[in-house]
This record gives sequence, structure tokens and C-alpha cells, in this order.
Amino acid sequence: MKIENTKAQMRKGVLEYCILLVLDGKPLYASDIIESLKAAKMIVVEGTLYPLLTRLKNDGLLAYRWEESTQGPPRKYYELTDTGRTFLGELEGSWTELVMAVDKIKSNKA
Amino acid sequence: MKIENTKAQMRKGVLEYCILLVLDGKPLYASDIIESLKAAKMIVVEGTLYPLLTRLKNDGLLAYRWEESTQGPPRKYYELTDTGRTFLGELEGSWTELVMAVDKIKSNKA
DNA sequence: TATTAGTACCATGCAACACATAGTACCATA
DNA sequence: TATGGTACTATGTGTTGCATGGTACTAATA
Repeated sequence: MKIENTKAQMRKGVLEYCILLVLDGKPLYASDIIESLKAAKMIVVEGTLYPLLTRLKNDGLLAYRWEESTQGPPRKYYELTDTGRTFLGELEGSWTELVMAVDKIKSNKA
Repeated sequence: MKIENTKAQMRKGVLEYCILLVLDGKPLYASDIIESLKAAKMIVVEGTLYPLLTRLKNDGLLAYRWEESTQGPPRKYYELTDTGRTFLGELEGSWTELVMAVDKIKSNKA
């Protein structure tokens, strides 16, 4: 229904920010990232995450290395590049501006 | 550049919310809406606003009436419908969830 | 009356991203 | 060899903000 669609629209641009935030610490692979986001009630599934990780890697914001697993296929561990860390700072600024703009509109009405 | 593009992506879904917020008071016409958003540092131009107002009206969230002006062409004054007011409440919830999710991710990292 | 400037509004195509779907591949186990 | 679990890949769709080019109304001026 319409609110679900609008929620998806609201996540545009923000999901990227969240992923860079989650990776601003130690390297993680996709399942870890999904769990971290889930813990924050940002529900994302693999079909959304993998293409986004690929895009961020292609944009130079993330790098990955393969790591063997004792429990299944090898895993791609992602981490921020220097470029990614810089861009994360810019996203931080953009997000803060957006939130403040919305707060200001809220407080200005009757 | 890329951050400008991401800012535009972040506004997806949020701009609709802001417009309904601004109109949750007294009826306004396009130029008033632009000024209110501008005061909150949400910069929007006519080419963005008119199509969005039309879409919201077509979705049943807004209604308008023409009003003569003493200084130029007649103006469309927009206001929320009952449906629009209800949907605004849902948007409020969605936005709050998103902001809280981002805050949680921020506070969870190292 | 005709023209011009200012103001208000409209139509449309493009770019970008979240998402869903269908698929492949690796590893452990039977 | 076959199967289940896990990890990852490829791709097309739908939606919205945006830019661009346009029309129309009104007041002022010539």
C-alpha cells in the first residue's frame, strides 16, 4: 500500500548512508550488515543489499576481501575506503540538514 | 557532484511529507509553500513543486480552490483533505522510525 | 488597443535508487 | 553423487525529485 511505497522512497539515499555507518568500524560481510541494520529496525534483505554493496564498491567507497568460512562458502568482508570515509562525513552533513529542515517545518506550523 | 545527487535521493519521499506538514495549518499557494520550505532550508523550485502538488491532489491528499489576486494571475490555494491529514500522520510515523533507525546505527558503532 | 513584464501554473522526459525475482556457486553432510 | 544451507550475482521494474520548455492571466505602459 501507499505508505509502504513512501517508506521505500524515504530509504532512497539513506540506506547507503546506513551501510557506510555500519561499516565505519570493523569489516563485515553481508549477513552481519543485515543483522546490524535489523537491530536498528532498518529491515533490508539480500536482494537489496548485494546490488547496493556492489554499487558502493564500484563507486570506490568500499573495498572487500574474500575470507574462507568453516561453515559454508567464502565470504566477502567489506570495509570503508578513505574515499568512503570522507563521503560518509558528507552524508552525515546531508542527513543532519534534512532532519533539521523537517524539524524546523514541524515547529513552524500552528 | 555525487553529494548533490545523494541529497536529491534523500529528499525522495521526504519532500511530500514536508509539503503536507507545511499545509497542515492554513491553505497556501505555491509561492507561500516555497517560502515556508525555504525558511526551513528545504530549497525547492517551481518545476519540482507544481508536479508534486498535482500528484498529491490526484492522490486525494490535497484539495485546492482558485482565488483572485490583486497583483497578477489567479492563484491555487491548497489545503489538506481528511485523507491527507490521516496520511500525514502515517508519514510522521515513517519518518520518525527512519530517524530513530539512523540514530540507533550511529550510537551502536564503536 | 496592443505590447510587455511580472507572476502563476503546466507537461514531460530523464536519472537514480530500493526492491523483487530468478539464478549460480561453494561447502558440509549423507 | 545428491542435497541442504549459505553466500553471492544479474537484471528489470516502479517511483519520485528534478530540469527544461512551455502556456496563461493580470497590470502597467505606450
